[in-house]
Amino acid sequence: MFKLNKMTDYAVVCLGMLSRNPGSSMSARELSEATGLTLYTVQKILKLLVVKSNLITAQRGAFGGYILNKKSSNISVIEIIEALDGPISLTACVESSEDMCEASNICFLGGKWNKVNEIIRKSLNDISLENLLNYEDTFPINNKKDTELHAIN
Amino acid sequence: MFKLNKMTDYAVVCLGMLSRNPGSSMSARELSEATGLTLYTVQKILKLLVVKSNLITAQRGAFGGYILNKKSSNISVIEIIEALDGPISLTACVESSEDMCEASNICFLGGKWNKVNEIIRKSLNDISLENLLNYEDTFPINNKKDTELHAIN
DNA sequence: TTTAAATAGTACTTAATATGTACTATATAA
DNA sequence: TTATATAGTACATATTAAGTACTATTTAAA
Repeated sequence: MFKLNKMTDYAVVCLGMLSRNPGSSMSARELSEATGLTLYTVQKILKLLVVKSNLITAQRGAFGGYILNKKSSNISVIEIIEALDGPISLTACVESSEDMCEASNICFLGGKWNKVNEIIRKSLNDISLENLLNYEDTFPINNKKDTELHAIN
Repeated sequence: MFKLNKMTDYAVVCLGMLSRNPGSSMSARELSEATGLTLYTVQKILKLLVVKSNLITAQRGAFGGYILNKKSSNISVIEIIEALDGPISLTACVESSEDMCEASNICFLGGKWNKVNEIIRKSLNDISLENLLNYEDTFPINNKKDTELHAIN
């Protein structure tokens, strides 16, 4: 399926919540209450984000919690996706994939999906968490010139 | 996972093979031999493509087979993907999705994935089967102006 | 009209993956 | 020392994808 896993979606919800109060931390329990996601789920996602990304910092112990390392405008959607899903690789034939394409000895496609992969990666790279959270924005808006903008939109 | 299913990949291989001899048909057995995919797999994919897309036409009975309806340059990758995967919907929150987002009553994301979805859809729409089959091509090349090209690449 | 060869349709089994849950270890502020 | 929090790991369950098999139908040619 051409789908993100739910964890990625939940991560965006959690990170979005964290971005509401820049500089202050929230515990997993607080995030769970604020988002409606179960505590287990929130814990799992935040643990993953700490290990797999540089997006949040954890503070252990009493009065601990998680804090966002960057402004939401500086966080690319691709960072979130790749933290929880690993590198985007549309098919087994893509370079970043760990699997070998089983048909590779006969398949004439070679690495042709690579380019498609890169195009999608770039599209996602240009979307920030802030973009995703703000309805009215036309995006991608971040660090992009107008010409680039309108060619994609 | 942010992955196409294998069927889509196999479909590109089969359609690519069909495109090699425009106007002439190939049976599932022939395609299986030519591609190295199992007969079962080829049969399944071609049946799906007949029902779910307008890309190929089937001829039943002895000397029957499948024939490509369009030139590969006029076939968009998105047609192939959506024939086998259904409409692209990154998350349950996307409009084209059939699932309801379970968290929708509390989740502040609303339909915000929609735009991301559309961006990816458009990227894929601009890539033709021919693009995918030809290494050297810069793509998307189909019916696109240069300015659009370079903004994406 | 019979036969061989092909697609159409459906169902099912197996494998892979994602999701949700639980438990123990470790850290820290009061 | 205690309460509260994250870290790490493991596992059970649910969902989905992939592969296989079988029967029905169609069609050209002998």
